[in-house]
Amino acid sequence: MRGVADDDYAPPRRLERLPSWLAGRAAKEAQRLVGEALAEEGVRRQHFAVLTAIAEEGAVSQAALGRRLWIDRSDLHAVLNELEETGLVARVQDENDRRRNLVELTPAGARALRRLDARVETAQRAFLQPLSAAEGRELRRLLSRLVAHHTRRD
Amino acid sequence: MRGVADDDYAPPRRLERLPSWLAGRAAKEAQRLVGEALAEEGVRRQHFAVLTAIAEEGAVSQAALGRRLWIDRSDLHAVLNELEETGLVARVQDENDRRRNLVELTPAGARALRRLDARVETAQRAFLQPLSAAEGRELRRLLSRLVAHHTRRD
DNA sequence: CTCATATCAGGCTTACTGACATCT
DNA sequence: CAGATGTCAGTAGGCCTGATATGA
Repeated sequence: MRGVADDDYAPPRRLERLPSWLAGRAAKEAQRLVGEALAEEGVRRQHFAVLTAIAEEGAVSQAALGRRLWIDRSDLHAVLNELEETGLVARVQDENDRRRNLVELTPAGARALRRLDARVETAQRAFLQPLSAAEGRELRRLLSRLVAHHTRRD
Repeated sequence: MRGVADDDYAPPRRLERLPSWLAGRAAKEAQRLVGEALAEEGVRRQHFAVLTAIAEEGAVSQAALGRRLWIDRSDLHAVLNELEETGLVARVQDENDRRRNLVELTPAGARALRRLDARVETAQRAFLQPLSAAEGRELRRLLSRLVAHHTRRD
């Protein structure tokens, strides 16, 4: 008959109208771009998030990290194991609260983060490419409002 | 010490600035809302997408369905099995091309879709609640542009 | 021969749930 | 005691890769 035309990939209009569907598709694409950029340095998105958080706040407990990053403490445990094995972070016992591990960035972790940051920025530009600068800012503003709203009242 | 304050959930600023992070968080929330709404009728998001596509286009082959919905053919197979078991869709052999199954909506499927549609619409409103109507339209416009751009050149 | 289709088996990442021992 | 923390086991959905048999 005929091959696979472009039209074959057009989603149903009812779905295309749904903000939830659009957000899902856009987010998937963004995470693919970021994920591929990070993979070139051998890490995943959650690793990058953890490194960023520690760089910004200094040593923090695992539980606090998980809350800030919305990563389950169970999954965070595995991510930290990997980061510790590759020498990017270190866990040290909190003397004031012996339940806690304080997670801190190693020098190698700080160096890796600089490289990762650059790659992630490039991925952002690729993601927003079809939009003007003003539209990109507007998108960020609208998404921030949504995220803030749905975060407060968990 | 102290309990878990609201502030504990504030993500690192560097992440909060990233469109990809914001899109991911927003999409996750949207899909949670939609997913919970659909779960009340015993289906998942992919089931809803399949029903919507068939309702809009009539009977289609499985491969065409998968392309339109960006659902992997492997997963689609499982989804169709479930929809067929619950009697919402039917697979019939295509007489013109005996490789193909044409998937069509049953009367029960059409009824279920009407209920699901209403629930999904409610979820959309909950998702966009913090935005004005104009802002909601703008968000949809921007997301559509992104999705269209990243879809064309797969 | 090639290509598409439907099917089947499996892997991987993310998200989440429940349980547990330890400590505040 | 209740509550927080870190750890561990297991489940499930979504995404993806291969391999195969059938037919256009």
